[in-house]
Parts: sequence; C-alpha cells; structure tokens
Amino acid sequence: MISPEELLRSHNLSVTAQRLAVLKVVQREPHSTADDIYNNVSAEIGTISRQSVFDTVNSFSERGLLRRIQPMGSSARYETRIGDNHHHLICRSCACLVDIDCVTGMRPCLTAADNVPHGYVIDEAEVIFWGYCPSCQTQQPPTESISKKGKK
Amino acid sequence: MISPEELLRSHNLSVTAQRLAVLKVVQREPHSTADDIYNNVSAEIGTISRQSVFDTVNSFSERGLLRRIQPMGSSARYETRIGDNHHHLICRSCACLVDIDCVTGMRPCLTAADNVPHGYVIDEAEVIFWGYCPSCQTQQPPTESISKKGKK
DNA sequence: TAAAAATCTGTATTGAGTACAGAAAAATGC
DNA sequence: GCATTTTTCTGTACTCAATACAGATTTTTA
Repeated sequence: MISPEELLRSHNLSVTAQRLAVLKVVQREPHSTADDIYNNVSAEIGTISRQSVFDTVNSFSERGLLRRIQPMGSSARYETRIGDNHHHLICRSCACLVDIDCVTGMRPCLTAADNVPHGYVIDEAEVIFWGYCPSCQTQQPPTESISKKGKK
Repeated sequence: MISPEELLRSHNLSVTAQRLAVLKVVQREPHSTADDIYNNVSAEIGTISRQSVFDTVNSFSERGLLRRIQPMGSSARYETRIGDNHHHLICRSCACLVDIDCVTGMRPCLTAADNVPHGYVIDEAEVIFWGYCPSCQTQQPPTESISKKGKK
C-alpha cells in the first residue's frame, strides 16, 4: 500500500502536516464535512485554519485524492474511496449516509446510458439512493426535514 | 391529459395564478432555477415575489409535483418530468444539463442496489452523469469552473 | 540555505435559501 | 355573494456554506 506521503507527492503536492492529517482524518471517518475535518484535524495536530481545510479538500478533490459528495440538504462531504464507483444511500429523515457497493460491475450505471445525446462524453455516474434508515422507519417521520410528502 | 388546475386540486393545493404560472414555466423550460422561474413568471403574470417562488417550488416538490435537482456547483433546478425515472447529464465545463432516458426499465438503478444494508428501504435512485457536452469538447477547458483536473 | 509553496490570521463577501410578521389580495366553502 | 381561510406581497434579517483577499509567518523543497 502506498504511503500518504507518496500519494501526495505523486499528485504534485508538497507534504505537510495539515494535508497528511486531513487525509488521515477523512480515511478514518468517511463522509466528513469540512467542519468535521476542521475539528478532527485540530484534535490531531493542534490547529488548522478553516481556510486551509477548504483549500486542502478543494485541491484534493480537484486532483482526485478525495471524492466530494454534495447531497441536497446538507453540506459537502468528503471520502477517500475513489475510483471504485460505489454509491451512497441517504436517509431522507435523518440525513445519515452509508456506502453501497454497486453489483453491476465497475462502471455500473454508465451502461444504462446508451441513449446519450450525440456528441456528449460521459466519464462518471454519480448515484444517490434515497430512502429511510432502520431507525427512521420505526418512528414517525420527524418534523419533515428533507423528506418528501406524498411518496409511497 | 389532466389540467393544471386539477393537478393542483388533486394535491390539495388551491389554484392560484402564481402556482399555475410556475407550473407552466417549468413545464416549458425544464431545469429552471428559482431565479429563472422568478423571471419568467414575472414576464408571464406581471409579478411574483421571490418568496412565493421558493414557497411554491418547495411545496410542489414536497408533494411530488416538481422534481428538484441540485447538482453540486449550481443552484437547485426544477422540472415537471417526475416518476419516469429519467436521469441527467451535466457538462463539467459549462454546467449545461440534459435529460437522459434510462434504458434499463422503470426503476433502473434500484436493481443495482441488491446489497443494501439490512433494514434500509430505498425509494428513489438519483443518477447524475458527468461529462462534457459537444461544444465543450472541441475547445480547451475554460477557466476551470466545475471541472476536475487530472481526470482522463 | 535560498526560493517557492503552504499556512495562518482576520476580515469581508457572495449566493442560496430560510424566517418572520403584518397587510393585502385571492380562492374556497357555504 | 359573503365569510373564512389560504395565499401572496413587502420588507427586512439571518443562516450556512463556501470563497476571496492580503500581508505575515512558517514549512518544504530544490
């Protein structure tokens, strides 16, 4: 397994304590928000500025080191699982997020896009499943946070 | 075909000029933003307040009259094609958005989610394809708006 | 060790959307 | 047609996420 330092260097990024810590924290806690990262990295290496967090996650996701997920209704989340084309399931009620491995091969839903308009090139399929997590099914839907009414 | 008035009434919404105009405008121009709607409805019926636009699109999407799409990097968009489970293709460069009909049946990518964690219930699969539109392929990627660097 | 890159501090701004409250207008039920 | 209810309008304020900038400082790299 490639070391975090090598990972940074191979993407033309100099190795700093902040970047290593961000990487480590997101690896440990996938689906972290920028704020989560700020808090955890602070605990890890003493201090980091919010700006640096944003700078870091931005340059990381631009370069493909992090994957950014931005489901509607919540702030952006980041994860280190990239390239394996897994998907996400978000609970409409409590907004919790879990990974879902896609069973239809490596580039799953791209095959579903045979009728792409002429001239377009697709390089990624982003899939978000919406539903309800176990604990939110048993109780009444709370004060209607992200949920849609009128759906079965 | 059901009339817009009936559509509103059947969802327990009283019929108002604003709501009819929002419906009409979004039908005519799918993938409209709240701002687009505000402008077009203003042209249509003289005036509408921004708050009413937000109120309207929110109650509409809560009730399933409108579908809300919220791709990262741009503001929420609304469309009237609901329930047919089509998907969207967004250009990384110019952020334009087109519909894509899914070829794998009515609830396409739900079948790809066989390994759902126990206890979860899924009711919708939201799929966004990312790529490049014809005109953005021929030219150099512009000043790096939403695009990811370092991707083939 | 020098040059370049990254970070920090601090402040400010943008953009999207929400909140609220009172007044006015319109739609609905009878 | 009238009363009640719902919706809309006006206007202002606020939140939250993210970005921008600028100068000083620190750290990395060559």
